[in-house]
Amino acid sequence: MALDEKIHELRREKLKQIEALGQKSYPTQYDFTHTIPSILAGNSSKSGEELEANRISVRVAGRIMAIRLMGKAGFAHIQQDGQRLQIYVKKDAVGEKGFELYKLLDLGDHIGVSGYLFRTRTGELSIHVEEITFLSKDLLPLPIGKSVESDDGQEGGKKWNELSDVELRYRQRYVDLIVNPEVREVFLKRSKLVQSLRRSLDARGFVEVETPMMQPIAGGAVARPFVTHHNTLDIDLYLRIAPELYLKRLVVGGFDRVYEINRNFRNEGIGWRWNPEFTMLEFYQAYTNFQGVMDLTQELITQAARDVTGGTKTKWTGKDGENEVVHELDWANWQRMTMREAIIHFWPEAAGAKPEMSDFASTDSVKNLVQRFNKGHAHVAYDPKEPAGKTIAALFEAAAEAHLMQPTVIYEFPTAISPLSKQKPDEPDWTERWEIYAGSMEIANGFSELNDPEDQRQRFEAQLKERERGDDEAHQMDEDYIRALSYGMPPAGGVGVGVDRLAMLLTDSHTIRDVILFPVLRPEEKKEEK
RNA sequence: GGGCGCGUAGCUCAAUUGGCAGAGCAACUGACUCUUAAUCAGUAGGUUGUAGGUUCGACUCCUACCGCGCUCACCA
Repeated sequence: MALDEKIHELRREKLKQIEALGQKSYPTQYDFTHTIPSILAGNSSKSGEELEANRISVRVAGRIMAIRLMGKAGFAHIQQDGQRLQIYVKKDAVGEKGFELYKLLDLGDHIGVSGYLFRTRTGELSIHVEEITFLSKDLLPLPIGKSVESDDGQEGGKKWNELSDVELRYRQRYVDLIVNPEVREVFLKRSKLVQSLRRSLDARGFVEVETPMMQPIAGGAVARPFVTHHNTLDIDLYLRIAPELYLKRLVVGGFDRVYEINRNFRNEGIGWRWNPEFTMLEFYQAYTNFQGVMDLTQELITQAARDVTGGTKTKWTGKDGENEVVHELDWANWQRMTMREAIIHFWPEAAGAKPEMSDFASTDSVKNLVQRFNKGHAHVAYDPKEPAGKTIAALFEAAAEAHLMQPTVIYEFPTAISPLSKQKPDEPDWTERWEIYAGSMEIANGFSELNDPEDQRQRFEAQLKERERGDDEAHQMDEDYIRALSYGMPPAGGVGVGVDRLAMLLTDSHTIRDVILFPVLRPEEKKEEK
């Protein structure tokens, strides 16, 4: 029998003994007067004498995270909301049965205690327990271990293990959350981030809505969708890759300021920045353009950085080859440059002279740039038949993206890769579109929304040609969307913000799996029945 | 999907050229009525990811598979 099975058996046996003491094994509720955080917040500054003079009675519940038995007395630490408080259990105080119960408790059990606050001889705020109530048993051993190592020979250099098996951490996030307090912190920060975005948008009169997750045409982005099937209607539906086209239908319908924070699903690879389902904020504002929503997005993110971290500067640990490099991201200081400027600015020396603006103008000159770039560098894959704009975007990603550490707005994107954006009035090959980069990641995308139905139809048709060329991610035709635009959509700016990636940046998390509670993993292999 | 790397006790990690699979903590038994992730004495814990192969002998070498990580491609 494996160890954890043995422990499971042993603890079930203990549970029976606990019942025999008159405790319920799985009681339905516990009335408490305090929480551990409230006790710590309210009494941390009080001295032992003060606590003795004005005795404070408390009833509080928590999970046992450390327990020490010493004959006829003992200590334990109980945890609630990620915070710990010590309890002191003395046989004289809790009685025969109470102490029998204490002796049957294990690491990980939930208990409720009532008693009064005091300070131990060493000064730690603790509860002098008068009554213990059993609340729930932990039948499986928590992976709490310790190892004593002489860290750098430092005196008393104790280094406590943490649960570091990433597979177990992601598969059994509940265990990760119990054992690793900093994991809890990351998700609390993520919650604050989402709250902050909502508050900022609500304060500006935006209305939060929910649009379909299951769509007959997966539109609004360039990506491969997941397919599912509805039995009664007997139709295939796609999990949405973006809410964009539905939100703009709502702008047509008169919601001038509208937003949604919800999941998108894209059937693509998994990596440090990619999870098949991810959370996106999208918002649309009528009567403004890409400039207006660019300013607003910067404000939203600056405020979010404040709300999550208390300031506008955050640490980001990057890698330079083998070495770790700590960057300080400044969310109140935004750089802006056009895509073409960025390519020129970050043009690698090995690729010779920097491009001129005119080099982006024709298919031949763009091809020439790629050839020059590829000479000294990682290969930029491109199809000679693809539109020049698409090649320029690939060039930008290869030349510039990795260098975009500080929050930076890159604007003016090729029309060929922006089927839903308005063109620049003076340069129809370019659109009024921007993306925000930070920590070498794209985190937001916004533009002046294309609202001319005829132009939109032509853009979709151009995408269909890409599709025929073999690009199965190119946008599909959406007749109803064109019909909606035909009723007249006011001029508007729209934005999508990658919430997971923003959470990564604000918590110095280097994989998206550390900011998603249950990231997609391959299912566990089923153990053979014996 | 391609390439590279990893998988040893519940957790964190050792194991010399291929030569008896170990430690700390957790667990169990006992002692201890102010401990600090207590201390002391003792006990138990393993098909070394799985299945094959090479060998007198495999944690170690080879092959396949499973899982995870990094990376490239596709993408946000």
